Amino acid sequence: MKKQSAVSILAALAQDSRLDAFRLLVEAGPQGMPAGHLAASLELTPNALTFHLDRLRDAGLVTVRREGRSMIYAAQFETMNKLISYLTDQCCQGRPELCRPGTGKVRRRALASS
Amino acid sequence: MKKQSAVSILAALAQDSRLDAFRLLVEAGPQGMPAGHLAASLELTPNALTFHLDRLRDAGLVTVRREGRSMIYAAQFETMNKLISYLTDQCCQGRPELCRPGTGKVRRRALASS
DNA sequence: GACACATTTCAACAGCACTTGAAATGTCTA
DNA sequence: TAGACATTTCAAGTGCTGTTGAAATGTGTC
Repeated sequence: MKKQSAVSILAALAQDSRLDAFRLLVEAGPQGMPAGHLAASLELTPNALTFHLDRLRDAGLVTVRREGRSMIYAAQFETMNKLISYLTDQCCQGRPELCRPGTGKVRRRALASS
Repeated sequence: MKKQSAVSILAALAQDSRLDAFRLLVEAGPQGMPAGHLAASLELTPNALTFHLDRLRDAGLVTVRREGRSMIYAAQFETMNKLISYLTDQCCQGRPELCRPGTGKVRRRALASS
């Protein structure tokens, strides 16, 4: 993953409503969720929701498909995975002993906090 | 980790210079790196660098200590670990089969460069 | 076709983010 | 103490971000 992509994805997630929206879409799974349902859950006006979903889509975090009158949004898990891998590499780069996330078991012994 | 913390950390990382700065600090390890060296590497004016480091510090991603005339910044690995854990939980919530970097285990590719 | 429904597009606005330059602060050395 | 060095603080300007309201687009139903 290119640095610029990572920045875009981070920026897309760095907002309350969007992080919530993504979480809801993760819960919804691959089948996704209509925009209307998202708007209701997030208490956003439809145009505001569209605004945020556009950012998530530009970052590659969600996909859309039409189903009747509804637009169905779904999380793009792959993108999140790539971001996590990128961040993990960033954090561990050359020093795996300092940074061991992802499994839930984090080794902290070697950390020297000032 | 609270959602609001995650948003703050994501926002702190969602910027070119800051992502670069953090990566350099990760490379530098726990001993850290003087601001001046960072400014030179990133080709930032000192005040611009301070601006960005303040944001990283507010997010808990770096710590500072004085050493003579220099301010030594160091990455706070713990914070990055927590963020990664949070994102992993988000992404896999209730559906571990959907969110797994690589196919089986964690895939470790060559380190990405900017 | 006419109408309701679901969502997007457009326009305007307040506020925050990033950049730049100048001045101030804190520390070391002579 | 004077002066240089390292960094921070302050102030001003530009552009982007998120919000809101109104209008437009696309789709199903009668």
